[in-house]
Amino acid sequence: MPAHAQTSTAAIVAAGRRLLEERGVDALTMRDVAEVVGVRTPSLYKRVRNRADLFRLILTEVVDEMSAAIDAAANSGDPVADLRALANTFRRFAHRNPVAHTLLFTPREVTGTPVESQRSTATLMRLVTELAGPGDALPAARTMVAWINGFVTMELAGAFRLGGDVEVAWDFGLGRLLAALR
Amino acid sequence: MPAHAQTSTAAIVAAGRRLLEERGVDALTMRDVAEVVGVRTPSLYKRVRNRADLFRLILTEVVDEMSAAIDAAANSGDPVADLRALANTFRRFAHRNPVAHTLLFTPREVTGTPVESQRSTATLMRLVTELAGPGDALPAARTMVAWINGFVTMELAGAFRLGGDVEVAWDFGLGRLLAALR
DNA sequence: TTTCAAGGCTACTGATGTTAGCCTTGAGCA
DNA sequence: TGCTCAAGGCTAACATCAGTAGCCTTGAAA
Repeated sequence: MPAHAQTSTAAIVAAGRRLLEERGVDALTMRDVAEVVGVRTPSLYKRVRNRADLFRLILTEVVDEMSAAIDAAANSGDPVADLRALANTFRRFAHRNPVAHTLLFTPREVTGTPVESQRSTATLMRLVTELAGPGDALPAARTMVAWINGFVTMELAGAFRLGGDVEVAWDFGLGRLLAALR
Repeated sequence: MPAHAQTSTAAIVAAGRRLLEERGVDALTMRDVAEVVGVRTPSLYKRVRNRADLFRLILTEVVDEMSAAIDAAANSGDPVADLRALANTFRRFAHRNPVAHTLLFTPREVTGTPVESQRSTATLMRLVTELAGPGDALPAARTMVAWINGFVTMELAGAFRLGGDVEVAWDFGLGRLLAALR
């Protein structure tokens, strides 16, 4: 490593991630990232292929963090309690990383940024298999994750506009769904 | 109307909508829209305030179309059958307008494009009230729409990667959910 | 016949992503 | 101890966008 490295891929990803959440997708410019990490714009391209690649790196980091949080939360042994913990952890994580979460579940055709996330499904599949039995595990897991993600997405999008208590709706839906999958 | 109008707001919105679905969000440029409607780029700004405004117009049209399709499909009188029709119509519409659908449920912070859609909730609320009773109507409607939208969103995002039959999962989830809300 | 504004247009500005190609630095080898 | 060389900075430049300024043509109405 000849000259002093003034930044790193990790620093670039961290800066990008912060800017993404603070200012939104469009405001995440290579110029601003460069400024945050203390370097000129073209120097970023020594570490990151292009802007889409930066998004990919950011979202991969987010997915890994989310998976870890879920795995840590859902380990009581009781599938119902653990599925509740999984759902609540997913939701809390999305609330703390709203922009990144939205991007995670946005098609590549829209963002141009694919993200891999195989890892995070293992825990869900295990819990749902315990709850619904192996025969219905896959459709049950899809039902569960569709509801969780749909609820959080709409909530973040401000799509619940009819008033009422959103927390009540969350608990209502989660309870009914877990009962329905048993 | 002095000179021959060579285009119209409707033509611009139609062209934009087509380009949006065919090539994705980023590829929807004012230049391409102008070319399609047979005019130079700056002339678009006589009809449309800016690119965000064009998105708003497109998405408003999409929402109205979707609401109309749902209202037309869900009128048998039986709330369960009508909720099934509502869900299936929503899904079919999303499959035909995947990019627009994704944008519809993406937060303003991400797209910078707010869309109003009060109208489409009336039918859902009526059906869910019949099914679940007035006390649980709001949380039940939110549970329903969260699942529908979540399923479709993940499907479009290519997030169901574990194989299996997605149609089976859709029917499974819809059936269980309707039973759970009764 | 004159007016006048709607609705075209060209020319331009400012952001932004990205590439080309140069220069400095310092770790490791001769 | 001095030389090499590539990692990792940098400036300069380009292409592509959205959007603005300001002009010109047209044709309907006075």
